[in-house]
Amino acid sequence: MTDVKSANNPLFLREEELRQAIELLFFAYRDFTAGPDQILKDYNFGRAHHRVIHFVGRNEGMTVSELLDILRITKQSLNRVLGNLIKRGFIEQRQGEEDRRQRCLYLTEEGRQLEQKVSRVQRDLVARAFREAGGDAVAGYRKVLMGLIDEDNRDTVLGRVLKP
Amino acid sequence: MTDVKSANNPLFLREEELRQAIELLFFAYRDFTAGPDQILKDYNFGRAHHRVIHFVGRNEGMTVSELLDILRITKQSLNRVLGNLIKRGFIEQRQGEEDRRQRCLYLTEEGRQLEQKVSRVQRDLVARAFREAGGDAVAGYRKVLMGLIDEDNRDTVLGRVLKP
DNA sequence: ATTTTACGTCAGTCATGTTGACATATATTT
DNA sequence: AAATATATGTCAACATGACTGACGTAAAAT
Repeated sequence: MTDVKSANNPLFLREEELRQAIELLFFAYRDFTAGPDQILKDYNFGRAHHRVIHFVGRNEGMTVSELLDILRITKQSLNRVLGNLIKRGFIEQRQGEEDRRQRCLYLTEEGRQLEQKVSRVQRDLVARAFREAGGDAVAGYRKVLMGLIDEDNRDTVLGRVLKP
Repeated sequence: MTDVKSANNPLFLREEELRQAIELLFFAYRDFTAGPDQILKDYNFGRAHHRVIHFVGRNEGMTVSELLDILRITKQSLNRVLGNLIKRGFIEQRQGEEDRRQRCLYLTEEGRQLEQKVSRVQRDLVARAFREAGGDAVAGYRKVLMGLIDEDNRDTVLGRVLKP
């Protein structure tokens, strides 16, 4: 941040720093998803299935609309993936009790096992990175990522993430 | 980290914390790519084109192999995207001087303009998040993301990211 | 002279996203 | 009670970006 170059041209390093941050996110995300992708291939599932299993596992009884809202995809896209997971017995639907139009989503026992298996890989990766980086770094990581989330629904999203 | 729950079950909070970190990355990445995606749609380009333009812009004269190595996709996949960008005049190839089998990649003037336009959105987003989070947080962000990068080629990747 | 490397290309497939139209059951509003 | 709105499902067509496998060509390395 204080450097010969930045003394001459204060914008230079800043831009370079931002570029690095962007690439870092790209590479980290790439490797972060590689583990789950690998496991899911054995089930003929993809990343889309993973996301569904993950969010349903974390929000048992959530409705289809809520899931659509999180994933930001069309219901047609979701339905192919979700239908698949239901047909193959990883997720089950129950009619909403208050509003019987709703379909509430739950993991089956099989679904829970898959969720655990896949998320373990990812959690182990993150855990190692956290351990190596230390507590302060983790706090910074969280702070920055929160800031990257779309301001317009940041509260909603963070509410969901930090939920419990 | 020190809490009623974690006193009873030290694994609980840890797992929850990791889960949050994972979702945070998911949401941040989603919103981080939304801006560029939006702009690129006007050109009938997608995220794949963006990545190519980004990395070629950052590594002028890089070869096709190097690009393949970064993106981790097949040459057939790359070729559709790359061929498209070349045909439409955003990227040009020149035969390697030392090794004339190589095709070295460069942005055209038009390509550079698009790269700037798209990356500005992303840089602005990251810049705001960095400013709001503060320098220490940024250091932590970098530390953690570096730790998420696949250990086996971490040095290679970081070498590229931190290159200049 | 042979083999390896860097790149390109044809052809087919799959996963995951999109739009648009329409159907059905249940809630809500008038 | 009738009309409207909402939650969900479904059919069909299409785009993007990944994949595999096979084959070709030019240049470099052995």
